[in-house]
Amino acid sequence: MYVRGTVAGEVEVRTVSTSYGESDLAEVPLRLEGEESEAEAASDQQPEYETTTVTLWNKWTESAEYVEPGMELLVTNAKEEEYQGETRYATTGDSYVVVEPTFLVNVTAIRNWVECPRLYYLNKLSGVPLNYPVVKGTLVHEVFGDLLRGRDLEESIDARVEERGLELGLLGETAEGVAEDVRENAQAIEGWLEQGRLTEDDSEATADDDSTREFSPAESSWRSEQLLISETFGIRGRADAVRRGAPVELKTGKNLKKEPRFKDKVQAACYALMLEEHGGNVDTGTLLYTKNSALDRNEETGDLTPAKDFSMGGGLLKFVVRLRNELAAMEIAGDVPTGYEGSAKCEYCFEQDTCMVVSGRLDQESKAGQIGQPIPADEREYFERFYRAIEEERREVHHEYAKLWEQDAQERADDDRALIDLEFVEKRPLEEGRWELRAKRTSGANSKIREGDFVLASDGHPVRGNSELATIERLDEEVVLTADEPVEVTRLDVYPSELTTDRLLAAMHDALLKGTERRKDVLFGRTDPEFDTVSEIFIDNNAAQNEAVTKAVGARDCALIHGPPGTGKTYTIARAIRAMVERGERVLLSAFTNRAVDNALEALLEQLENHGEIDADRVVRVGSESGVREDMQPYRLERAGDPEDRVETLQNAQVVAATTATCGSRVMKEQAFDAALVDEAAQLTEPGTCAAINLAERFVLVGDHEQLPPVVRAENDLTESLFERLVNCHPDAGVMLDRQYRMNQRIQAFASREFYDGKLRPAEPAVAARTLDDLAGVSRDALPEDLQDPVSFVDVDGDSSQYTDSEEAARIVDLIETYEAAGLERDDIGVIAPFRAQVSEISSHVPDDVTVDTVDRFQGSSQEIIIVSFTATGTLEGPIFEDYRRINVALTRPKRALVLVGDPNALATDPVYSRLLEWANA
DNA sequence: GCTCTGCTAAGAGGA
Repeated sequence: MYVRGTVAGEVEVRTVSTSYGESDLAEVPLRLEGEESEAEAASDQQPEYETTTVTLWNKWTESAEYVEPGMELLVTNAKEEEYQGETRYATTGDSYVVVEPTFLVNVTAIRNWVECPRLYYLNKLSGVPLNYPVVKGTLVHEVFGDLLRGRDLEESIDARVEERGLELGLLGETAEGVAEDVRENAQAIEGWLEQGRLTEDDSEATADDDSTREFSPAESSWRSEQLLISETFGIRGRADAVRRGAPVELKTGKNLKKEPRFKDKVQAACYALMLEEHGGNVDTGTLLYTKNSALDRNEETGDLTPAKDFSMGGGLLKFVVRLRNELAAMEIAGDVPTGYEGSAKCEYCFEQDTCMVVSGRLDQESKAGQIGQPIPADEREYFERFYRAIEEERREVHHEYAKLWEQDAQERADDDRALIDLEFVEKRPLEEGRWELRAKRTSGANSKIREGDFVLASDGHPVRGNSELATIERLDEEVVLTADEPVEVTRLDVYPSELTTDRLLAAMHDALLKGTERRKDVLFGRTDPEFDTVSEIFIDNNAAQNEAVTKAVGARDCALIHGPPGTGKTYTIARAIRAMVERGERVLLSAFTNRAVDNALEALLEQLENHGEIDADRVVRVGSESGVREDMQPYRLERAGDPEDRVETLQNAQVVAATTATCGSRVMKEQAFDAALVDEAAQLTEPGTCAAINLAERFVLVGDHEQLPPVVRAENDLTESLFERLVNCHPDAGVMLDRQYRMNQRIQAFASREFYDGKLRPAEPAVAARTLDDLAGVSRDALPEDLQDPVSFVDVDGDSSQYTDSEEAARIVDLIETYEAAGLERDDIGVIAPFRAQVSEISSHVPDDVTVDTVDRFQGSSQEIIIVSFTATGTLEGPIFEDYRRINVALTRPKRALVLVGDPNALATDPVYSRLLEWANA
């Protein structure tokens, strides 16, 4: 049986004498997971969950050492015992003990950890930089997968090398040279596979169950690159291949020993554990060392083959789970490994120097020792604070994984995390050995899944069913996917990724440990930013914009441009970049979202076109095909191609535009710039901003901290942007753009007074005076009197439900008809509501060409007329109303008319909202 | 309580 619960107290470890001799045991008080009893539900009491004791025997006491009260514990194959009238549990010989099973540990993390826990930590901090052995290793793996799927060797090599043209170019490699290297490794594999075909008894192979068989295209008993997620063991990873249910791991290094390396065995054992959970019974694993060739005949065995089979006993599997427990417990406790946890010898370690430097700089205890002076105390405090915050974000990603099995399909769909009830249409083999899968959507349900995304495609359940990582090629009434295996897909789940978390951590690490002293002095407020004198006039009709460009161009360290709604910050950025380009500088243009990057890039291209200074081919957009807007695709850097040609295109680019996440990629980390301009910087976390500015000598941040802050999952230090902190810390480095080109004066008044000290003003009289009358075919006289003013308030009592309001929705439908009758085009009308539920309520009653969305999603755009649905009756309680920046965004979207729809009694309960009411009714 | 974008995935190796 299976016991799971929360550790309810201190754990006691002791030694006892048994009939088998001395044994260790640990007694863990555990509050079992369970349902509320009827009595508890009936009474008003807090539910009291059953508390019991679980005895962990022998080596599982090691895991017990790390356990702390509050942690979750799972014991498989436990036995039930009666002890003094109480039911207790104990491990048996077949038990596994898992600490914090929802903490999903990567197989590679365990592999690093077994080598040295400190190595695991270093890897997490800074990632693996671009280097040839790693890229080659990846290529060989891809070719291996292709061979298993029946693709021709030469065709595979050519295609895979071509795909990585950019990376190879940056490494200074040629396609021919790399192809030759890959061929050498791949031939060893091919030979071995050929041998297997001759000797393998296929009838035996097919006699086993099993579902993997019928899906394997090339050879019945193989499956390549299988993604595995274990809810029991809290491990996830991707096996290179699975043969007859057993893991096969490919290593492109050399190993002439008789036995596989221990860490390789551990890696294979992780996959074996997960395969067992999925119904297999695994007792062997295979490691393929592709550099072993005939010339390197193993002296002990005379072996020629690259393959080493080894048996996987229960002892190894349990050891692996204990390793994983140690890692998980340390992460949950927030501790930093020192290296003393393991037995590795530092003098043999490749990372010894790095290890000592990092330990020295961060003043961390380390087995390897420390080199150099620690960074200042405030920087170390910053590091620890942000390390914790980023790790909290990582935990949130782990919870997303846990939801794959904790929530049922309908809940996932309601959460927009899955598309369910698909009707499988067909599977079609593609030339490269992959598969195209098609399914029909049976409902119009929405989800956050988009074209180009990675998803878990399954025939029912993303973890327990047959599932595969797939790419969405097309998503309309039909879904088209590509995947390695032909799953009969009926459901798609968002695949959570730690990628951005990893990059945030690396960006923060790089900023602190690789940043110049000067840069850090500025970031930590120890030095004021300096500026060169620039006398050129860049923009002659807007003093603040001109000053902003002057500061950006003249900055030696940084400049901060505060751009309230409609003040032309995108234009200002474009002008500043043009000025820098004219001075011969290399510039990075970045922002958090792809949309913001493309907007800024569009403005820049317009500038450059009108002034013809540089060729458009010296502007490069780095990003995925699905992320980059259609009209910016011509500028997108294709990664595939001839290495030399690819790298030239990138290196010659004078302006490179990419999201901050992409700035943290290995390719971008190889690039250096004179200046980095970051748009919408108030929506970026500090480490997120660092990913971009780390690449440049100086930086310019552009944003508005009076609009919405960064989106983070956990509540932590990441919610304040670097932009906001620096604006407060270095007011002299900042400029506020104070002339807005969007709103009628009456509309702008409240936001200006409330959020911008009254400093925001219309750029010109024509802007101040704009009304709906300016639009072709529209006459305000055709509107009822109470809607003729640019700002109006429509009083609706509301229906008192929490996240929707049908009365407001109905009134908004009427309003839209009224405006249409007065001559307005539907696509000039926008409707904003705080909650998504209200957004769908309104959308369902309104024509498609009226844009209806949440405040958050409206940020960055504008509309002729905006109708706001407050969706609150009687009171304004709720976090959504507490952040006044949200109301600022909502009120500053319209150009010519703003209509507020809501219950005045609710608005009157809050001082800011009651001033809003006063203004709207004036 | 609510809002909610990024990103090829993870794993590639050295001796």
